[in-house]
This record gives sequence, C-alpha cells and structure tokens, in this order.
Amino acid sequence: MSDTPEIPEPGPDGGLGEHPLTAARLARHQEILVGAGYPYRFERSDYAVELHARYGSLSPGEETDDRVTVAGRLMAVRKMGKLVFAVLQDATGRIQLFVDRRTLGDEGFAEFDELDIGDWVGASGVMITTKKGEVSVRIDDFELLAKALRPLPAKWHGLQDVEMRSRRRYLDLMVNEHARTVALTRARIVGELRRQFEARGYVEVETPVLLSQATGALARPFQTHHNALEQDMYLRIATELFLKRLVVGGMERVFEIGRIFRNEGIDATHNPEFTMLESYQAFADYNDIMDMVEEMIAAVALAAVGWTEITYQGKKLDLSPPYRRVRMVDLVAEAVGEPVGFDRPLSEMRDLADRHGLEPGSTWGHGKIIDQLFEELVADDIWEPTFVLDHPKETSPLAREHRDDPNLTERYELFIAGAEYANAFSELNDPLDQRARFEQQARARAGGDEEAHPIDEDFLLALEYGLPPTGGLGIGVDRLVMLLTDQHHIREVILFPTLRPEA
RNA sequence: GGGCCUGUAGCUCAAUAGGCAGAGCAGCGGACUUUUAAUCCGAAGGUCGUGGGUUCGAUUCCCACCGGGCCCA
Repeated sequence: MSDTPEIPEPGPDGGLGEHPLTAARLARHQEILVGAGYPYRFERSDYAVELHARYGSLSPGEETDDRVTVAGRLMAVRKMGKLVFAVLQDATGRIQLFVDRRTLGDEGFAEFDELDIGDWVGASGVMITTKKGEVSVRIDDFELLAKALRPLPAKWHGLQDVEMRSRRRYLDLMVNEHARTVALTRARIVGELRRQFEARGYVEVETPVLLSQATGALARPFQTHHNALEQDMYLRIATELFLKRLVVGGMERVFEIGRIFRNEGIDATHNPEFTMLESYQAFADYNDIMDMVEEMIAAVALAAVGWTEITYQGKKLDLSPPYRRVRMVDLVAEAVGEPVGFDRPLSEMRDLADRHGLEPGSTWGHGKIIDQLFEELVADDIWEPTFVLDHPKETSPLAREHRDDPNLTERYELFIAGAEYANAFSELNDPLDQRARFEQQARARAGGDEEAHPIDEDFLLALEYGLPPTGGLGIGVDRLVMLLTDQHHIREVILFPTLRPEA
C-alpha cells in the first residue's frame, strides 16, 4: 500500500537506539539503508591543502567558475538560516563548504540540514572566498558517504583523556592535530631511514619473528606454542644474529626495520612491542658506523622536521655532526674522580661501586661495575649527541675485542638528551671467541644474573663458516621518533600502544 | 613491587566538612544569507568506575577490586 518502505526494527545496535545522542543518527542510517544506500566509491578532485594553496590569494568575496569535488569528515556546522558554513576535514586539512539555499535548492538544503558532525561527506561546487576571505567551496551537490552513528568529542577541548586517546586512536587522530602530525612525522622518519640505507647499497630483509630460542640481546621473551610442531616458541628480542647469518651468506650490507618483543615493564620509554632498526656492513668497523650514524641522524632530522637544531623538552639540541666521541672509562673516571682501570684490584672497584650506591652482584667483574657506574652517574646527564665508546668486554658479548685493549670492545652507544639512541660495534667474528663469550654469559646467568645471553649454537655454526669483518648497528626507532617529535612518552609515538583490556 | 594522584553528562571540567549533582561545548526545538569555538531564545540530558561496609541517609567517609596517570625500585 504505502510507497515508503518500512524502517526496520532496530536490530542488535549496541544500544545506539536507546541513547538520545545516537538514536536519531541510527534512525537516519537505517532510513538510508532501506532507501538508496551509501555509495561504494567517490571521485574527489582536490585535497583541502591544495585548494588553500591554489586559492589562498583570492581577495575576500571573490568568486571563480572553477569546479572542484572534495570529500572528508564533517567537523563543524554553522547555521545562519538560509546559509550554512560547514567544515570538511580530509587527510590533508580542512576546507569550508559554503552552503546556501539558492545554490543548492530547497530539497538539497533540507537534506544537508540532516547531516551530523562526524559524517563522511563528498561535495561539489565552485571555488569562492567569503566576505571574510575564507577559501570555500560553494556547493551545488553533495553526497553522504558514511554516517557517524556516535558523536565526536567536543570540538574545542578535543579529546584529552590519555587513556581514551590511546585506546581509540581514531578519535585522537580525528580531533587532535598533533596526533596526526606525530603519526605523519614517524612515517617520514622511517621512510628517510630506508632511503639512507638504500642509498648506501644496503638491502632490506625480513628475518623471523617466531623462534625456538630468543637470542641476540638481554631480555625476557614472550612465549607461545606451535601446535603442529608441538613445541614452545618465542617472539624475537633482537634481529642481530639472523642478520649476521645473512652477512655470512654473502649479503654484505643488510638492514631490517622490524618489530621486537620484550616481555618487560611498560613505562614512558618502554612498550612490549617496539620498532628496531638493525644494519650490518661487511668490511666496516665501528668507526665507519659512527660516521654513518651521525650523517643519518642529521639527514633524518632534516627530512622529518626540516632542521638539525631541534627543541626537546624545552631545550635546544643540535643534531648536526660531528658528535662528541668519548670513552666510557674516561667518563666514569671523571664522574667518580679517580681512575677506574682494569689494573685496579676488583675489591677496590667493588668498594667504589658501593660508595656510589650500587650493590654489586657476586658475578660482577670490573667491566660490569664500570658499565653500571656509567648508567648511574653519567648517562642521564649527557645532553648533546655523544658517542660513548669502548664498552667493557664483560657486558658486550657480541662485540669484537678492542684492537688496543683486551678488556674492552669496539662498541659504542649514542646518547642524546640522557637516553640511548644507537648501539653499534665492530662485530665479533671469531667463532671460538664468540663461544667463550657465550659460556661466560651462561656462567653469569647460572650465578643469578638474569640479564645474560643464552648460547645460540646454530648461530655459532654459521660463524664457523666465516663472518667477514663487519660493522653492526641498532637504532631504537620509537625513541628516535620521540626525540624528533618532542614527545616524552612512547605511547605518543606508537599508534596503538599496549594497554590492559578495558574493564 | 612501593608511594602519591585520578575515574562525575557524548567531550572538557566544577561542586558537595554526609542531606534533591552544576557549567561550557556537543545533541534536541526555534530565529537568522557571510560564519570561523558564530550569535540569540527554549526545553532536555547522570547507575557520580564496580562491589561491599559505616550511617536515618554515601558521589562525598572506610575496605576491596577494575581502569588510568606521575614518581621511585
């Protein structure tokens, strides 16, 4: 009888039908579904940012005959009776729609009135500027592309709640410009890192995430189980040993940017899954890698933020090379006011550690004490980019012995603003020495040191076929993004940080 | 793991020395053809994180739990 189709009863709608803020949106949505439905695609002619670039110089009140089609999310609506100003946000920015009844017609104008903030809309019209000079599209046609059944966070205060910004990152991205900026800057940083390595002849590779043994670093792994193989497996805690196997195989320059998993605490600088960049270059030593790293950091800063002189946590920071290069033992000696060489009796070194608030474990040698004194007394105070050189052999089981000192290794960490950004060494390539180092680690582990490497026999096998002299590097990508976007918490640079399930 | 703080409307935040919980924005109804957080008028909107306890009465005090934040280890 009736020619208007019946609106279906609300099905399982998550309670949207009962809430006053969503009932009307849901009803409209169902009305559209029983009618013409939503379009499957939409042809846009221009992004918001392009229109501002092209028409920003029009004088106030100027009109053109240039037709454009825009699309985006409706973020604001200002109704003036027979005239409406609406704001559409696309991936690049915002553009105002000038919606007047004369141009759009009575029917279309009434339909536009039914739109809600948050709806996805496509619209066509001509480019004009308003009396106040705002670049706008005076629309003569529009289409509802998808309806937002839930209201957006407040337009002015946005979304502040840290928890919800992380849990519902899409809302954060919709309403907080800085969230979009950080996400885009991260993409630029990762892209530039790739370009830097590719320009130097490196090949990007992917090594396994799922392993029967998690090796190559000091960390507790996530454990899982493979049903068909009937064996426990572990998520990787580093990519190091697999990348070196590739160099053994003759891939002389390789790098990987990949997710690493460490089953440890969550705080401002640690997320259980994070992104690590590792690279290995045959025939290079750690000096070569230092030169490369300072060039790369500067290039990445330029690409990401446009300058090498940045502001971090309210202070100026210059990332242009060359970076200071200083030995760890010299920094520690300076901090404690006395020499900390390996020629001093171990008992004196243990006293020294005690006096500086450390509680040296029974397995600690000179090297571990020096390393811990550095962490405790020096690391936090380094501001300008600094390569801290020549770590003790004891705490660097994968690094090659220093050519001038058998107690040290050719290893450095790059410190900036009190945090570590890169870790690199002349790689240990003698399989016999590597086996001895692993065994020393195993003894420390048996002695109660949980921060000790397990032995990886399969890696030793590969080494026995010959690893050329190699310079290796690891960079914490998330921390680098934090530095370049001036964020003080890792959750701000990871789109979906690890959280407890919501109650 | 320890300490401190925190959870109130869709969002951002108030208040209550234990006695009917408020505002701005958003939403709803109305006016308005040049707005930019539009403006004006009107009517609404709440399981005060969850569960116990004390009390005549608890959003407020106590306990536990859940989520979150900061600091320390």
